[in-house]
Amino acid sequence: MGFLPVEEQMAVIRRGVVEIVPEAELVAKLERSRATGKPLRIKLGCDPTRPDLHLGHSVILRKLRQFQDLGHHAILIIGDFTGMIGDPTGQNKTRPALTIEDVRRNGETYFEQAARILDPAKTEIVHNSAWLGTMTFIDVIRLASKTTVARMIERDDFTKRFQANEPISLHEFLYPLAQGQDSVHLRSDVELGGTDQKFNLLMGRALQKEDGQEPQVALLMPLLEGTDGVQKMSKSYDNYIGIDEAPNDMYGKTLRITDAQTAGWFELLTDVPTADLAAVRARCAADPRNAKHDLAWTLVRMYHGTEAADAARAHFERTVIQKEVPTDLETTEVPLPEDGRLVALMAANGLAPSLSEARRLVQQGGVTVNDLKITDPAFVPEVAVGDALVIKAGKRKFVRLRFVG
RNA sequence: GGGGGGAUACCAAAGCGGCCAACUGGGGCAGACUGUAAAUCUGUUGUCUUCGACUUCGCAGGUUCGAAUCCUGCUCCCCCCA
Repeated sequence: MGFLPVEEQMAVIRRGVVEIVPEAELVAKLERSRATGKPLRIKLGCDPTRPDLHLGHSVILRKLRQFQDLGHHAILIIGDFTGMIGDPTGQNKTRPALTIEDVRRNGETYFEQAARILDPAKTEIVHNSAWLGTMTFIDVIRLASKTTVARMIERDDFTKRFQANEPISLHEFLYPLAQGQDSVHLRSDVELGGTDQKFNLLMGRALQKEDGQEPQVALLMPLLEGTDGVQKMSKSYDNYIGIDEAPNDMYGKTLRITDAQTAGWFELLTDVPTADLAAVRARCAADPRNAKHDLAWTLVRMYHGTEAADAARAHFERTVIQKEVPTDLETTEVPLPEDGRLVALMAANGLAPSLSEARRLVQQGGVTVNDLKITDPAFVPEVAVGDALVIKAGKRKFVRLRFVG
């Protein structure tokens, strides 16, 4: 089980990477690993407070997978302990304190989803509560003595908050230390992280040196921009595409990204061969429309298969471009309602959160019933048992109701 | 320990006795347009039995014909000084 030549490994590793600190150390580690036949230990920590993975997470998980494919050893840390501290994100929202069970369960969900990207059989899963949870107060004080306040507030996020007179809780200083301690404990060779993690990863290096270990290399991946093209992909900005997302949604949401994002998404999110990336980039510039459709198709194919990808493309053509009711619409059987108003049917069948909202939709011309536009909010469709009704609300919400006795 | 400031709808932020379901911006939704679920423009954005009614402005009381706006207590948050 020989390793590829170092330069070939580096070509894979470099794809999409923002920074490798320091790159020379990584090359040296790879060379030694190849010479001794010993795989490198690649560490990735994850935050189990939000278990739903989206394409933003996939960037870094894919990178870990690439290391696996090169024959290295992947360690996925479920941050069940650090999750209870909460990484200072600058958002600084008080996070709900999760119970151990919550965190455990989230961790499992996380891994189930991550397994769609990683090679689960070759992934070592660890929980950092195993070693962080057993530290005593004196251990923590010793750990804290290894860095300084000045060093801490160098961290970009802390600097900003400090200057803006925003609160910084003392425990937030412990987060980078805890994460660094993970590296010490696992004796990691490489840690993967987003660019926002740079400080934390470097802290790992510092603590490893303190411990007399060879420090890990920090490999930083870009933060993927969300579908709004502005902010990083995040559930809280609602600009994300989930890994579990249904094919049609995944396809449609992908088309919503800006043209400028397309090429980057190919590089970071898809399995398009690295050698082809230059051609892909050229195509994204020359023919953004079709390039983006291909991107959407590719992503759906990766997560749902070729058939689903074809179907999603067809669905998009029909419903969005030609504004037709989808042919694969499922029929929901409902009893003949007492309140037969259109707005009531909409609210009862998930087309609108409330009657008022349904009314607004109707008044704004966003609703059709059996392809007929309805603008009267008091409209009552005449239906009898056995009749079917297709209600369309907005561009992409449809429902077909069949009335039963 | 002392002093000051604040809590308003999804978020931010006005309002400071009636004209407030509550300015404005962001976000969301809809319509037009478009290669697109982008951009742009327009409308809309508490609930309901919608030309009207009802419940909202940290929580609980009180003053008043009438309060998000005044008073009292409580809870939480932030800043400054020590």
